[in-house]
Amino acid sequence: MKPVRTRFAPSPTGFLHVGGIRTALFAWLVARQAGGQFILRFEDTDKKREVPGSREHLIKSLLTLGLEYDEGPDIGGPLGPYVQSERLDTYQKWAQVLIGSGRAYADPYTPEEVQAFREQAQAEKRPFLYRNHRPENPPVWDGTMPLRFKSEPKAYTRVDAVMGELKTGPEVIDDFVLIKSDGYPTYNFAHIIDDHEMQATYVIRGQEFLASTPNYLNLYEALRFDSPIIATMPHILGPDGKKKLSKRDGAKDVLDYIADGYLPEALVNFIASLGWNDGTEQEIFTREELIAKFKLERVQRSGARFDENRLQWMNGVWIRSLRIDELFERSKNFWPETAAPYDDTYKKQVLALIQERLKYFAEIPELTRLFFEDLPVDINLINNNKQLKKFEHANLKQLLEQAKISLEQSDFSVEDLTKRLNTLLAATGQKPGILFGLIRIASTQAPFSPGLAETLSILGRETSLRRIDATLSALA
RNA sequence: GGCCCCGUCGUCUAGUGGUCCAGGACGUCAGGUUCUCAUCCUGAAGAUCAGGGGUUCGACUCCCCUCGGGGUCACCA
Repeated sequence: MKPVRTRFAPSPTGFLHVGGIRTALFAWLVARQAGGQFILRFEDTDKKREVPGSREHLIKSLLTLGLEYDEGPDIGGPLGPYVQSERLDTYQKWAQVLIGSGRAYADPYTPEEVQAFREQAQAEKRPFLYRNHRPENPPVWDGTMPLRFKSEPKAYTRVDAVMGELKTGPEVIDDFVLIKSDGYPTYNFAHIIDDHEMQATYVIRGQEFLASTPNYLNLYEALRFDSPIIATMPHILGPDGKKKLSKRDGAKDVLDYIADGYLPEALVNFIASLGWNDGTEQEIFTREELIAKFKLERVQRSGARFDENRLQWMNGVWIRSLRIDELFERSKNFWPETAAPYDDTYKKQVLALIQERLKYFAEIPELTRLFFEDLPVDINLINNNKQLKKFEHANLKQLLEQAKISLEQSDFSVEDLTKRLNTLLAATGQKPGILFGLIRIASTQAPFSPGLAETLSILGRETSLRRIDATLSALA
């Protein structure tokens, strides 16, 4: 029994969006579940498309989500290098093997000629098959022209770990390019060599490769390689539910979600739940639970739409599950500038108060402003309030003054404040909606805030009374 | 156009011939929790299981056709 080895093999052409990271996550889960290895490999055989900085970005994305790899470009490993552009001699070696066995040949046509064949096929509404133009006496391959695979078209019935049984006829098999005229291998060739050399037991990748898989099977045979287990993931769809999620349609970088204050565990949970569930009604899964319960066979065969609402809910669930110290550590970079003078103890108290209404950390400044600065008195908060608008300002002022007198004698502990507020309720004969609403608006000047007693307690006597005074003057 | 994949509430999904006039979650709406926002709780609306034919005593589940969506047919991955 060979040890399980899975890999994630992105091309360094940009950032990783949710769709891409899901493939990585599933490969990682399969490896971790089996106690095997997860490998990172860069497929940089298209020099034109390479984006500077994307290698580091890809690595950071993986590590930020906790998808640690055991072998990879930066950390090495026994079967490296893990960058395709550094493995050119390996591809040459295997190319020669194929040439030797008569299964590869030089492509003598110019790109224009091949393009003409292609257009001809298109005009006839037929799929383009290079092998229909296979040269009778190809020249000796000197490396300046493309090297093509000499396929042996046949029907295949294969089992894909997520798609199930798949059947195709010989018409989908073609002589694809192995090595380009620039000396670099194509993805089609390089990944097969690498997966073999790196002893990958699973190939988990996106649906865009489904159609070319029979070609890969044909090449495995020509090379006498065993085929790894192949698992094809459906695409994650954009908000319109049609096209696959793509960068140009606004798919966000996973690191952007981190920057907005989404927790890695929530992101992982959410991404896994797009197209996978364990068959129970459980929605929230820890990393460990995912490792224990994940099954490729239970991955949905249809594409799933990315629903940011659901992500937000799930992130809220995860935020609420954190202990306050942990939450504080995780959200350290999200405090507003006005919070700078305040100490950690104060900030933690504030954080505890807003924890249950926090969906992602970027909301912290808006939710906590009132604890760090006096907001300008906005009389409209009173004038537009459903309950308070029915009262004359003079009456409200009188009520607020009465409240102030009581609050002045408070030690501002939550217990005492609660007691006084209740006493006030009885003494004034007002509904909580009116009395509490008035005090809340006066002391916060915010459209919404945490509970009254808790808020006043944290604000403290001085700030609370100062704000109430400000409102009192405005009511004059 | 050929080939291939997919099609259950708005969304993510459960469901592998009868327990489903279809269950859960998000979202939405309504009510409750001494004020607002949120949390939490309760409830409601929401899916003729894409459509049509079969097979069967019985079909969301099996078969066929149609329609719809997607992928692929690169010296990109």
